[in-house]
Amino acid sequence: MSDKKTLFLLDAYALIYRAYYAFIRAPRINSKKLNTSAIYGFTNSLLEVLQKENPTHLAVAFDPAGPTFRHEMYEPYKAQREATPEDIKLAVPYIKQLLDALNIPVLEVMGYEADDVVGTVALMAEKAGFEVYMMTPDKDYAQLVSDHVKMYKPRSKGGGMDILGIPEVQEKFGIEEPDQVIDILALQGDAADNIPGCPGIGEKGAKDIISKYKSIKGIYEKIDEFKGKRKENLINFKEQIELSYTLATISRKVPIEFNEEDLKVCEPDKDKLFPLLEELEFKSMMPRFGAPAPTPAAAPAMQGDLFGQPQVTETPGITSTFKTINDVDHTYYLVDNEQAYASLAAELSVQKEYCFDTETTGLDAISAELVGISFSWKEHESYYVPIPEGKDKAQEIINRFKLVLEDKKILKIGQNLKYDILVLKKYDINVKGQIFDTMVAHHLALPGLKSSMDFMAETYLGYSPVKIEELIGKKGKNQLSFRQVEIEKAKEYAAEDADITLQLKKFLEPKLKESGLEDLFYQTEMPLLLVLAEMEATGVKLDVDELNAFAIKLKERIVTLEKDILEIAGKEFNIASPKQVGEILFEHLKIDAKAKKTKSGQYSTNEETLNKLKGKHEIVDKILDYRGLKKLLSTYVEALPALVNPQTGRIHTTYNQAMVVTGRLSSTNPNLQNIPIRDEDGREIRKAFITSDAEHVFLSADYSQVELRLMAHLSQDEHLLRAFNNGEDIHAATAAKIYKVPLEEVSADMRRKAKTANFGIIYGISAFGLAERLNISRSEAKELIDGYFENFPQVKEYMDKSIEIARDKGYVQTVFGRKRNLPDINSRNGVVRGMAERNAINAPIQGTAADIIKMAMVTIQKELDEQQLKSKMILQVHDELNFDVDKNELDQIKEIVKKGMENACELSVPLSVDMGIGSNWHEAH
DNA sequence: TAATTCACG
DNA sequence: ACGTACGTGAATTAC
Repeated sequence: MSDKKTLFLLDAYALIYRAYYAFIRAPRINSKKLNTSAIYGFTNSLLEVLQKENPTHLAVAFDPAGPTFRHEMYEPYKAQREATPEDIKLAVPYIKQLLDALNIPVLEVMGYEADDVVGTVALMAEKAGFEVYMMTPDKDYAQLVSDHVKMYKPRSKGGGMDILGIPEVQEKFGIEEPDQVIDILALQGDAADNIPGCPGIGEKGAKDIISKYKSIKGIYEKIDEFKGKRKENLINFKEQIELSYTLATISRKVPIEFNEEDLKVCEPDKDKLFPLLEELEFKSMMPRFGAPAPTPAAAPAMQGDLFGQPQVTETPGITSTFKTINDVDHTYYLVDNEQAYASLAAELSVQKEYCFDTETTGLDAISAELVGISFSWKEHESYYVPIPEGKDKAQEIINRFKLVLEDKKILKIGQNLKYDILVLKKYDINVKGQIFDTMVAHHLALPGLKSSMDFMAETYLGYSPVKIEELIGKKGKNQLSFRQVEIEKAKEYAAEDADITLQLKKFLEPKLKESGLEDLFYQTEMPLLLVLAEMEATGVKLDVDELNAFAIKLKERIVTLEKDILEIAGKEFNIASPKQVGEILFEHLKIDAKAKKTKSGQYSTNEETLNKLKGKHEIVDKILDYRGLKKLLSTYVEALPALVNPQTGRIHTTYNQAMVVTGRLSSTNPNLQNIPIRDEDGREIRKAFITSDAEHVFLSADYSQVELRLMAHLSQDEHLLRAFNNGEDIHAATAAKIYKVPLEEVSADMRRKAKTANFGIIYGISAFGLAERLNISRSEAKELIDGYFENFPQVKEYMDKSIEIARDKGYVQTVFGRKRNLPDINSRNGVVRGMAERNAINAPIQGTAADIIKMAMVTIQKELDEQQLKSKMILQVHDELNFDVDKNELDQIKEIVKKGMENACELSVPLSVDMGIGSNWHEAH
């Protein structure tokens, strides 16, 4: 390549969008509140190319503002595309300035898109003897590929680039000539560009057809070989397909001059460049142009950010300038003989703390088998102990480490330790002593960011660990078990994980301290982790027979409804498809002229919309019923029995402690926090959640109105405080205030409206939202809200204060210090800002409630353990705890639970807990 | 894979 | 003019 002329042509907007969205979860914002995600990401990719590919020539093509020749021939072209985000619009001038400073030419031709310009220039360059690379993630460019013109395409996920020459394009699209890509696009269409294509033909269909018939022309020569709907569509939409062909064709006749000299890569203009990088606060980028490094001691990602939260320095798929295992001196030992076991165990036993990580055969801790375990207590030094297959042999080896794992004096560090603890539990190892989970620590200290180890390693350590996919392959086809991984590779991977996790602990520990989160972490979250492990291991028993019987009843009703609906409609259609339901309702039956549409232009057919249509047509009720029953059947009645663990006969959910931004837990596999209760049919499912045997009862305990009580506490609103302290019916009391009537005269409707308003208050009320929910006019809703604030003025003050705090600090906090970052609080976009403002109101409330129940759980479990009770805590549903109670212990447990929950903390209002018992969850409620 | 819908607190 | 109450997870359809 060195003696050849190589030209790189970059599709600016495609790369800018990509960069912008790559950072969307943790945008880069400089101290002037400019979102620099797009600028940073784009510049990084550009530098990467310059460095790695060392091109002799390079240019960047931009789409000009205003219409192009495609709009002239087809008005809807790109019409429904969402407006360019404001942040990108602001970024573009900076990018152009940067390019100017780098002496890189910008290509922009009125009336033509960037791809046309690239196509034209590529063709001319090829003739002039260049090797041309078109850098873009847009697959449409594949049509331009030729002998010396290739695509340089960032991979969709993960790092790296794909270079697509003729053979790759032939393979990827199943065609012989690159220009057949246009034929494929003409059939397939492109939703993003509003290119219609042919109805009923998607990516797969288009590829199949073109690989067989070669071109659009070829199709119509043999049109009789097609059958049915497809033939019909091909004929009916012939014109549309031909138009699509024209739209999808990249023009190579753009009026532009090709001047080789102008495109030559040359030295940047440092006088322009450095001040610009300074302004953008891209300090880490300056050394790449020969400027002195900023502060080498600082973690690479921690500079110049609005809220002291880290940002991603590098973006998956755009660059990969992280250090890896090959760049760092390390010593990873394989521990696989008696002497080595003994000396490792001995060394561990004298440590104050160490990090460990288990490797297993799967992701489900309850059924996975141990394959290995790694330990580290010193940076870059780590030990891997393979565990042999077979229960007895495995037990024999892991037993050598039982003592150190159960040693109360040693702090155990790990990433997602709940998993490791659950796995070890099956080998009769009960991890004891203080623990430090890096995932949970990160979620507390730097909330709102991904807490995966890979993300943290890259962000805080500038280091990219070996990916598990590299060892066992991507999930799906032929994924290996970790046991099948070659031992040397397994060692490198596992030992590295323990090593990295230890380093992350050292990074996170001071962060917790600085944020004043140590108490919450050590006194609540870490003990809770052990409680959750216990709950998950215990599981909950499911009455599968009960569910199967229910399934039969549901299916009968569904079949009947289905028959009725199709008959009423007088046409076959899939009732489960919102799209088809919309078409039947609004086009076929025309039951409402002004149908609502969703973002993507479909008819909206959600419950809210349908409910409003109820009186208009008998089919609506039936569709709603059908939907409800189908949902019940597929999401719960049929799904739950499949998740019963064959070894334990129980359901073991996984609680995620580092997922929810407000501090709540979430539950997956299955989600046991959304089991139906509101409707009669759905409630039936709770009957299948039963006690372990007839000697146990189901105890359910839930906080009454915690969030409203917290609003009372946080706002110190005198009326709210008084109502709770007097044990009043809070919704009725609210109604009495708002409607200015005595408590006795509050009607059911007034109470209902007040109740909805109370919920609204917690969520950061809006007149629109309240109006929607109460089905009243917006002005009426506004009066209601005004009335509320008039009567509870301190609530209004609290709400304003919360927003003020968020604006000031960039985050809000719970009573116990848990933070939520709100980077959008100063957004110029009112919708986005409004959302952040409501978050500012809601997060302290929801988050404090989460903190409280977590503290209660820790206390209750401690009591259960200390008194050696047999009853078990089995479920948490945000404000509710459920127990499988030994009948002999019932009184004791009730006392422990009630006290544990009500005395979890001291507030200006009492916490109140309702309890119920029964033989299943339904009865206990 | 995204969009839609709907289950819970 | 636009798009709206807070926080989740799962199943499904259709691209």
